[in-house]
Amino acid sequence: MSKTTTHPPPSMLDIKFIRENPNKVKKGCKEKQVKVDIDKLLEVDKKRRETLQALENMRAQKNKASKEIAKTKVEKEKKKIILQMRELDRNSDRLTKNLKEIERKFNELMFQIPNLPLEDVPIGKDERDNVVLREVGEKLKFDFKPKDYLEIAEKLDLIDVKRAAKIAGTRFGYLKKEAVLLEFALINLAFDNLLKRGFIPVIPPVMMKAKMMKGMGYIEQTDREEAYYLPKDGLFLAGTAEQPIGTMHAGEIFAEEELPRRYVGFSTCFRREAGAYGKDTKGILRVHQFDKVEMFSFSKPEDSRKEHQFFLEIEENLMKLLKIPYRVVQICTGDLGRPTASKYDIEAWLPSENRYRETHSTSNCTDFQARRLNIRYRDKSGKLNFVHTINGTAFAIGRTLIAIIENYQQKDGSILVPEVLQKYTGFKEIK
RNA sequence: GGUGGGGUGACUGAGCGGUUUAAAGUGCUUGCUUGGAGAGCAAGUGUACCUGAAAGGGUACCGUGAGUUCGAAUCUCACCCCCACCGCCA
Repeated sequence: MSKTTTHPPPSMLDIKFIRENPNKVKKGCKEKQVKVDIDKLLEVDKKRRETLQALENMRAQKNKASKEIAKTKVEKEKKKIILQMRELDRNSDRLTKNLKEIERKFNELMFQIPNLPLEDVPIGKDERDNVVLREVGEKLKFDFKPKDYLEIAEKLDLIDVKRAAKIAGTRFGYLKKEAVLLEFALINLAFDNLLKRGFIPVIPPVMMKAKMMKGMGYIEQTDREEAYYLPKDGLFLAGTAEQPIGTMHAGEIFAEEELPRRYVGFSTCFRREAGAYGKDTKGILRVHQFDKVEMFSFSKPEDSRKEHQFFLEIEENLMKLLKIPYRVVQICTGDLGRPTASKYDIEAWLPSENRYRETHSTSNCTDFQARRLNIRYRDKSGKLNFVHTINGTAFAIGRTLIAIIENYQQKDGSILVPEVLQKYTGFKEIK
């Protein structure tokens, strides 16, 4: 019986791959609008290997001599060898210092390399080049002018941003009354749906160490300003459950049979929205704090594309259950974040704005996060490989509430509850 | 906030300056045995990097970093992390 071992695809983030395919890597970086000096990296890599070689030869000599010294009984002989070793030492000290510096440079350059886009990702500069894959669901025809969610919600006392501003400042909100119950209903719907599919439920910590945050690829460059930081404790507030769930297995090794390992997590999310001054300042569309049900999966490299599609399918399914019209957008190369190799957004239809707004997002980060966090699995032949990580929104509560309120509003200012949520809320309309 | 204890391989755990190539046990793999299973017996069993067509060879790795030394898991210093107990607390 011959074992069929499927080999994982080569990682584009591996120095060996970069060495052998510099042009592919350069192309990927360019498409992603990230400037990295690959030639410099290869040059440093060459130097690094040469120095390493020289140093290792020297150390081999030293180790040999060390054994001689231990064995030699005659004092005189010992002294002689020790003296020779001292000489050798001076050279090795110098080499060690060189190597340290070279490796520092090497790591620095390696760290700058973003995850490269998968081959089917549309090439583009920024969000204007994202590709709409499909529009799903029928946009309701209102026989009145649809109001925006905030107007409706404030009238029904479901959302209070004015008092929130008094308490916490701008970009906060109180959810009240039926809105709260709707949140719980959404959480229940998401968990019921995902538990049936074998996801493991989890409520993670929302604070995390800098090291972990870095491992997820989230506190470099512009992203650094995005997270809340508690200097007294050296902790970051999570911007999404993706962070504390993805880091949960840092340094661990999965057995092949354990993959894919799928989690569904609920957490409050904290975002400084530092780069969004003046953008979406009204209401609760863009706030510093919101709740979210998030999916996360650790998969085998060869399965991550499939897993990513699976996540997208789930997200679409949830939107279909709520009967909210949406469209699926494939994010282009230039609009992908550093850790991301491929990403889709789902945008819900908002009648009052007469346009789609993002409610979901799902990303395949391939082995980018796994490498930084050292998350691996042992395959059937006993070899260790990095896993791939995939994340996706089940429900970002605030934005989903907005979509529900807008799409289910009635002429008299009341809101119908989506049928699928009624068994959780116990009421069918809000007025 | 206070006081202790500790970080060694997949895991438990010994070692505290030179046959450590990290003991022993557990687990795992293979073989023998068996009608089958178990037990028993035997052998094997880390990771990363460099080099090589391959077989192989080499180096590093005992929380992290620096230092002492011809030689460090073992000694010194700094840092990080974990645990237990006390106090406070939903």
